[in-house]
Amino acid sequence: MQSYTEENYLKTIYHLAEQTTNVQTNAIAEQMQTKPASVTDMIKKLADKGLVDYIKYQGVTLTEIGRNTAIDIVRKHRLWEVFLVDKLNFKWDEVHDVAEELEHIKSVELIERLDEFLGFPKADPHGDPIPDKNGRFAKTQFIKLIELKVGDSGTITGVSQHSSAFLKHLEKLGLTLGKQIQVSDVTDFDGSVEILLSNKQINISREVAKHILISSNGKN
Amino acid sequence: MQSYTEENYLKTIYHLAEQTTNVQTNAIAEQMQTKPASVTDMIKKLADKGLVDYIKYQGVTLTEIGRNTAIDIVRKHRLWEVFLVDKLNFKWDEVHDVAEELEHIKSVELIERLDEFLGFPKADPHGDPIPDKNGRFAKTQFIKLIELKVGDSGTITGVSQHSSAFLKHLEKLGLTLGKQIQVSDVTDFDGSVEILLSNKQINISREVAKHILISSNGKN
DNA sequence: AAAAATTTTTAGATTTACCTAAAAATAAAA
DNA sequence: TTTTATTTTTAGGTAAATCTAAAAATTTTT
Ligand SMILES: [Mn+2]
Ligand SMILES: [Mn+2]
Ligand SMILES: [Mn+2]
Ligand SMILES: [Mn+2]
Repeated sequence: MQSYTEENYLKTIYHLAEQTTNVQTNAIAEQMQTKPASVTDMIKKLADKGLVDYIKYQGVTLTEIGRNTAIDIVRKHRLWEVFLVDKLNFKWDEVHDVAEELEHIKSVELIERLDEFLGFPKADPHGDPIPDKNGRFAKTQFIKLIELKVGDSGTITGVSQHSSAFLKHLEKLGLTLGKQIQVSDVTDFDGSVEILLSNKQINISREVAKHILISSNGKN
Repeated sequence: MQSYTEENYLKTIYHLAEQTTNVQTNAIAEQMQTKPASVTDMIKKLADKGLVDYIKYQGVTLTEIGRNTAIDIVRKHRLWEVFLVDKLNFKWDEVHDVAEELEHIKSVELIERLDEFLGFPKADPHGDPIPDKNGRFAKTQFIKLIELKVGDSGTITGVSQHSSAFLKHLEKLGLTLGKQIQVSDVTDFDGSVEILLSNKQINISREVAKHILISSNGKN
C-alpha cells in the first residue's frame, strides 16, 4: 500500500517517462512543485519498495510493479474526470483538480463499478485513453496540429495541455473534441495557423496549435 | 482549511456530542482507535484554531465553526453513501469505509452537484438524515424497537449500528428500511423480541432490537 | 476525608514528508 | 583538458501526527 504522496510521485514519473526514458530528479521536482533534495529522499524510498530502479545520478525508471501502480492511478483519475463531466455536468476545464484528489481513493470495487456505470469509456474529457482494469489501453497515434501541412485535415482527439486557461480558450474558439479541421494557411510572420472549422476560417497561435492533438484523415 | 485528520476528529466529537454534552478524551481516543495522549495533542490544536472549546480535564465541546465543519463532513459522507448505493449498486453494508475516504474530498461544487444528481436525498442508506448545504436537517424522532410494547407497530427507518455484520444480518432477516413491523411478544427468558413482518413471525435478539430504529405508528 | 481507581496531561521519542545549505558528481564550454 | 555550469546528493533540521511511560488531576469507593 502506498501513501498519497508516493502515488503522486509514481504518477509523475510515469508521465515524465512518456517523453524521456531516464527520468531526472530535477524534472520530478519541478513537476511536483518541490525541491530536488525531497525528490532524492522519496526516490530512495520508492527504490527500497521495489517500485523504481534507481542508480545514483542516473535518474529513475519504473519497475513493472511501479508502472502498474501508476497506470492504476491514471485510470482512476481519468474515470473520475469522465464522471464529473458526463454525470455532474462539469466543464472539461474544471475537472482536473478534483480528480487529483479522487484518484487516491482506495477501493478496487468502487472503480470497477464506476467504470461500468460510465459505460466503460475509452477516453477521458481531454481525449486521453483510459486503461482497462488490467492496465491495458490502445496507444493512440496523435499528431500535433502544428505539424500538419497546409491542406491536411483531421479530427481533434486530444490536448496536451490541461490548464483551465487553455481549455477555456479552446472552448471559446469552438475547438472541442471530435471537431473536424483543415489547415488552410500558415503565417510566415508569427507561425500562427489558419484553419477551417465548420466552414469558418479561424486563426490560432503557434502555441495553441502545439497543444492540439489531431487524428489525421491522411493527406489531402 | 483542515487536514484530513482534523476533520476526522471534528466528526468524531460531533457524533459523541449527540450522546453526551462534554466529550471526554478517552471516548475520542477509543472511537478514533488512537491513544488519549494523541487526542490531548489534537484537542489543543483544534482549540487554538477556534474549532472546539476546551478546559483541561473537562473535555471538549464544538464551537459553532467546529460544528458546522463537522456537519459538512457528515453531509458529504452520507451523500457519497447514497451515490454508492443508488448509482453504483453497492449494498448498504459495503459503503461506509469508502465514504470515510470520499468525505474528505474538498470541493463545494462537487458536493452541490452530487446532491443535485442524486435528487437532493433526505436520508442515507442507513436512514440517517442528510444535512442540506446550509447544514440544516430535520431532527428525526426515532424510537428503538426494543422500547416498543407488545402490540405496538411502526416502520423501520434507521439503524444505530453500521457494522457490516449487523447490516447483513438484518438484510437476511428481511429487516430493511421502510418495512412495517409489529411487536407480537417479548420473551421473558432472554429478552428477545417476536415481531410480525409481512405476515411472518420472526424472532430477533435483544441486541438486534436495540439497534433498529422505528418511526412509530402510534400505539395500537 | 483518605485511599484507590480512573481519566487526563506532560515529557520525550519516532516517522513521514518536507526544507536549506553545502558538498559531490556529471555534463558542457572554453 | 581544465574550467565552468548544471544536476544531484548529503547533512542537518522542522512540523504534523503519532507513540510509550510517567506524572498530575479528578472521580469513586471505602
Ligand atoms: Mn486531469
Ligand atoms: Mn484528463
Ligand atoms: Mn457511514
Ligand atoms: Mn450512513
